[in-house]
Amino acid sequence: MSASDSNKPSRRTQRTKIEARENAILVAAAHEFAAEGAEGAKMAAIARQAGIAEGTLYLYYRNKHELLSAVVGNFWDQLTEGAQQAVDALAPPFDQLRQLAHYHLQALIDQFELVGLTYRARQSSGRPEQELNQIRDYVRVFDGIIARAVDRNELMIETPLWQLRDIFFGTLEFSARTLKLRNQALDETLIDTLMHIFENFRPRTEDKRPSLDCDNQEIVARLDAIQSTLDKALLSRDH
Amino acid sequence: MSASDSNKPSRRTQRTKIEARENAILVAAAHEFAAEGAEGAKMAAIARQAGIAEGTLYLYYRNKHELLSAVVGNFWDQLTEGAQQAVDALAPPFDQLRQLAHYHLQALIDQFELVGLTYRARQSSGRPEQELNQIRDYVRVFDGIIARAVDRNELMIETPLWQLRDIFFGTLEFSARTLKLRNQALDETLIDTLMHIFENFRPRTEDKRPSLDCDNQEIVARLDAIQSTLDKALLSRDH
DNA sequence: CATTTTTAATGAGGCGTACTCATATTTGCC
DNA sequence: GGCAAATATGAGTACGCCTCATTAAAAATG
Repeated sequence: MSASDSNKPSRRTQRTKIEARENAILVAAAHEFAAEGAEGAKMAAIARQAGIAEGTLYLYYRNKHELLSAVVGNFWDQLTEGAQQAVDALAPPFDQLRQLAHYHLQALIDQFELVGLTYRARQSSGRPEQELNQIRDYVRVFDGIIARAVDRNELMIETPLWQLRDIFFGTLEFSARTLKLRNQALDETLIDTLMHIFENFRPRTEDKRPSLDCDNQEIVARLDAIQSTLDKALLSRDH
Repeated sequence: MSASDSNKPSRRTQRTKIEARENAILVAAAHEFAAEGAEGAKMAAIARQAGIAEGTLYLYYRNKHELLSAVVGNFWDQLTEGAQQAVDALAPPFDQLRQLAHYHLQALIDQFELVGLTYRARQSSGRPEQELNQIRDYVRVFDGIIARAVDRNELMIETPLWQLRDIFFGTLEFSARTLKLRNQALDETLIDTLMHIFENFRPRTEDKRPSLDCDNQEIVARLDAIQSTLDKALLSRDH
């Protein structure tokens, strides 16, 4: 409101205006791409939705493919942010892993179209197979959890990290496709199954068989009792 | 060579000629698509490679997308055939599973481009999400192995089939991408890890898992009975 | 074998869309 | 206000998918 502020709408105002414009393009493009697919999306339609001329698009992005990459990159950036919030920093690693799995699966289901676009954004173009950095960052959330689990000796380090990644993300992405195809919502049993898998990468603390110990302990107790009874019987008979 | 045969090159000869033509198109298209990608591939180039005019393509396939679908479908058909040969019909289910995993991973690595094209072939077009039947057939090889394992009580049926599928194929496909990205060859330790996962879906033969709780209770009851019998025997002997 | 009918093949042109560029508009600065 | 630099515009271009009138080949017929 001060004179110096309103006097010169120069730098700051212009900058934000341009950023707003760029964001409008990104939003419009995301809508169009998600609705029409990578090939069905038309640059003219995106320009119209963003309220600019078609030629203006090319001042912000060199071509359609680069625009798609920006949309997809932006999507993964937001995913990363959401994931960091969804994971309780104080919880033990395996709880975090479950939280991440849940968040990831839900996100895949909710925004399935954008995930599909990711594959389009990745390939061809200039150089072959330039990975999207934003995906790297996202995977780092997973890596961090695993690293913490290893630090705490809650995970065997025999299995390479990349295998754990591919099990985790591969299973979740394929499952999301399955669920989407059947119009089903997030399935908790899938998360359970996945966590069950990762549980088995844990070192056995005392080489125990999980969960049923209570019942087995009962049996062992009875057998011990029988053993001692027999011992007694044998002893008394010898005398 | 007989008169009736050479006399009329009509039906049979014509049919094979047409099939040969169709196959030439498919081969040319597969090359072009694999080399240039779904969008980079040009119908004109495919026609030239197949030795026909561009317009002739459209007598065999309605449009570019349908041609791509044919190429991809053909690819999965061949995969199915190879898988059936790679799996020893007489081996126990878990060995078969390992064989299939090995074959699948190798195929993904070898023909990575065609796998990527599968995603393009699947979507958009006329109806949304029309699955490729050839993929269904391929997955059936896996399903068959699992069914046999369940029959033999070598696999718990608690985990739904679709989850097992997504673990298997999701992990392998993501891993193939990773290996390809790093220019690495097939990694046996990955197969080991994957099989290790599936081993854990086996019921423990000795010292077993849930579902036997009722049995355990029965056993405890029997043991209790024995205990009391012994007690009685001991008592009566003491007198 | 000649002729008609049917079927298959061709490639020039239509059409739609990503992208360019000469021109117009806005902004920054004195 | 006026000048220069940056930014926006949309008509035009290039290019690729696809159609269709025309041509060639094959089959059927006598």
